[in-house]
Amino acid sequence: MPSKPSTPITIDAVYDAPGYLFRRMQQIAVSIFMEECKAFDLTPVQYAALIAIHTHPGIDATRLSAVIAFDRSTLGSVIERLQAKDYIERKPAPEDKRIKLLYLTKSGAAILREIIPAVERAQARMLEPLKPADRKALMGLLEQLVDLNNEASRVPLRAEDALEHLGKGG
Amino acid sequence: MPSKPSTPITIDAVYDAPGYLFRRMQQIAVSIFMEECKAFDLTPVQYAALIAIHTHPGIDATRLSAVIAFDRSTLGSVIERLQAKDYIERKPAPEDKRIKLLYLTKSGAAILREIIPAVERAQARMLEPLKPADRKALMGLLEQLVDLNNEASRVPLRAEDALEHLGKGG
DNA sequence: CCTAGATCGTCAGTATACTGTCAATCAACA
DNA sequence: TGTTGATTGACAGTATACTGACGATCTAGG
Repeated sequence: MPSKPSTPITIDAVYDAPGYLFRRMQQIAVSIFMEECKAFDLTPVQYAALIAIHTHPGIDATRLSAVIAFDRSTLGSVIERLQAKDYIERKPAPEDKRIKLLYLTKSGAAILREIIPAVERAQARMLEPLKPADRKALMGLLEQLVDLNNEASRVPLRAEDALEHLGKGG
Repeated sequence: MPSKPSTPITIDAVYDAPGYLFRRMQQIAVSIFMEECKAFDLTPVQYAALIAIHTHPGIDATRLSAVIAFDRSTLGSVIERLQAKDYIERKPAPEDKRIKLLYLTKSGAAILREIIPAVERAQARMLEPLKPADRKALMGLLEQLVDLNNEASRVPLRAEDALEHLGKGG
């Protein structure tokens, strides 16, 4: 394509935009996840929250939002729904009356074990149309890009390591 | 990685999942878009709808949803907001009382011209952390994947070509 | 002790997304 | 022509997302 003095407005201004592709791919990913996991009545977000609570028992909501990079406000209702389904429970923290500690219930631990094969099928299906080498290449580039753009997101990811010094000190 | 008899539940079950990376990247993309375009009070979805209406004057809502692959229900409120901002207008179709034809207003055409540089800055910023060759590689793979997964999404993309025979025949 | 600033969970408001449903309308066919 | 089936826009209900604000609470400094 020759360089153009001013951009002509075509529908390709949408189709070729990275942001549009990211949106489409996210919607496809959610669609596949829900299809594979429809027996479990669990959304991708709820699944991620359960995993994070499983690996960080007693975490509070704000730190949970940093660990999985989800919005703090949104997470409130996610937690509510998980609690309503009896997959998690909230206990007041004795040393800080503001926070509530999150724990998996027996039900929560059980459904997590059961849903994982379905989630893995879903994740595999998302990339299935690509050749194995291309899958690796795409995931590698995407991991890099997400990591390098971390601070550009509203809720930057703060991995476990970054939380060690915050609340677990005792 | 050696093959494991059963999957240990770690936080990497979230971080390494393609679906999680797609979600994060989408959120980062929206965040960058809104930052670059904050002077225009236009969301990514509203921008895409305006472009599509510009390139398909007189399109109806259902076909618009196919052209940009957005959910038909969601699009209803998007159109309402664009109309409230006086960027588009809806006219009843004389030959079919069910549908309403969508057109850009002068305001809509104007803001589209004005916002495009900001959108292009946003799109460039999303990929900026990668080397130019990697940007091309990532976009190429993602285009392939979205295209090959088209039917897996709730609202498959039906490009302009596929619409020619539907409503434009006169 | 007391106050200034930070943090926590929560809430209101807005904007996607998707499911399922509905009345109005149209198209096709007997 | 009359009925069946499909389509259109609209709506209700649920679930992310984000902004901005709030009271309750904690922490630091004086």
